[in-house]
Amino acid sequence: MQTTLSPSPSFTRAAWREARLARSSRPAAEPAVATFERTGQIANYPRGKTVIEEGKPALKVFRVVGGALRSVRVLADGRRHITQFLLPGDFFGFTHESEYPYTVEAAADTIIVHYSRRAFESLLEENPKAGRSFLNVLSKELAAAQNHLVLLGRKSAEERLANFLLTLADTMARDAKRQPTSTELPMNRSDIADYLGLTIETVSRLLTRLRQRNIIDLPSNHAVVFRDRQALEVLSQAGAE
Amino acid sequence: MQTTLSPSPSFTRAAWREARLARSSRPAAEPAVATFERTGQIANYPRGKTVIEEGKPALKVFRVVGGALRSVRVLADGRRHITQFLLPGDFFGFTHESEYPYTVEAAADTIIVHYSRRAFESLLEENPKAGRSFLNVLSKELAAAQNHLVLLGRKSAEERLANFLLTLADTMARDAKRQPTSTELPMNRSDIADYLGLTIETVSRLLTRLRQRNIIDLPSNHAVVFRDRQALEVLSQAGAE
DNA sequence: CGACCATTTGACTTTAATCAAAGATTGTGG
DNA sequence: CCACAATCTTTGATTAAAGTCAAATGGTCG
Repeated sequence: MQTTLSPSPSFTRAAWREARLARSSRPAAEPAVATFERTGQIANYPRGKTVIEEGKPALKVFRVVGGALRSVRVLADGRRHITQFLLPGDFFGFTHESEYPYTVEAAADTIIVHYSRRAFESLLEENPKAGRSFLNVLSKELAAAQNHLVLLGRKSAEERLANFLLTLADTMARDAKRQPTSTELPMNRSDIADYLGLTIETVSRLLTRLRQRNIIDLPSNHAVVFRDRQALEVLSQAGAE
Repeated sequence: MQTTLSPSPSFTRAAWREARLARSSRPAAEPAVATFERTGQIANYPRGKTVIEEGKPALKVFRVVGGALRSVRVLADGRRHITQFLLPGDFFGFTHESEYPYTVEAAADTIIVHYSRRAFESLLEENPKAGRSFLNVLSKELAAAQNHLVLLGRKSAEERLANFLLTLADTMARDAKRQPTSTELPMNRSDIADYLGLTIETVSRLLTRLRQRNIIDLPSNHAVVFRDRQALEVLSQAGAE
């Protein structure tokens, strides 16, 4: 099950696949999309601000430059679920519908670039390469969503949290060569809970427990240090097959 | 919250959106894709047969003609999750990777059309309309996956099952004008459980309970009749917002 | 400083899982 | 076509994991 290519000996092949997917799921730049990049307009959103709202006309597409956002769905009785966190490099706002199918809010102070949907659509028509690039972006998003389906459907609370911490760290350090040994947590406990299908109390208890076991350190509410990454990888049950 | 356009008075706007999404998420035919359709080769797969396998080279793309398949991911310790059921009209096997990221098995006896990946790729390059069509297909798949994330993350066992029965019925009767009053269940209890993040026992108990409350009827293990669709809609908590 | 908000911790409850066993259905070979 | 094996489904008793309710602690920002 092990491979000499793996820097972390306990990593199975499947775990590797998952880690790779997670990291590559938010590409720094698909080539043709990069061209487009220059025409966008930049904007700042403070923590808590709504960027797009479910049901409103989908007139713009966005790309995250800095900070973090949450894509939110709320049930009639108030239960909330976060379908994804949007981090630097991620696109959002693209849909086949005329209205946005979800709400996006700034989970921390955030910088975003936005483009008109019309400009985006005509780019797709004129430049098949761009269309193909974007197909890849969506295909990667879909793969990430499917990983998350498995996490929500079949993993324990502890596995979910361990998985989340590792994936977040890898994503935040997308461009880095070395595996990160710590990560910022731009979102609060409540956001993490709603992303992992847990309650805030469970998230808090699990973090405390990981700290007590010397697997992580919590220097502040918005940072995690990996003291034993390998233990975390084992707990995360990353593997398939 | 109600609208006169809704045939079912208890349906909220959000519930409608969800139902519409679910139904449209597997389009009968995106125009440019239909052209492509003719070049494919047809094949039969008996129940249980594996069509594609996680990790194997992704050389073909597929479209379901008849029957039902399951897209499966298995954790190291044997826990299984079904990320989606593939029903007539659905595509599968498309990925940006060189290998398939999931396994697909026939959940019932199935008919499939398959195309070479190369032919498919060159179609995308030559025909921007086809690319755009396929972007829509992926975008709809993504929307469906996000609905399912909310279901797994925040809905109770009963809500999940009610939701599943309604969505399945609507999808199976994609082309019908009237809302279906019954549906075939091409997959077994175990597949349903692994799709909804539950156990087979819980699925069975819930079905029995719905029958005892006269909300559904179970004329056979592979069929459901809706005796009180509205009650089922209420239980499914379809709504957002 | 003090109010407000986020986080942690504790006691208890609930939901769905697990373990176990009894029916029911399906498929197969004689 | 029947009989029996194998598989699938249902039902019951018990357990475990995570949720709920409640309160204390800690941090941040006017």
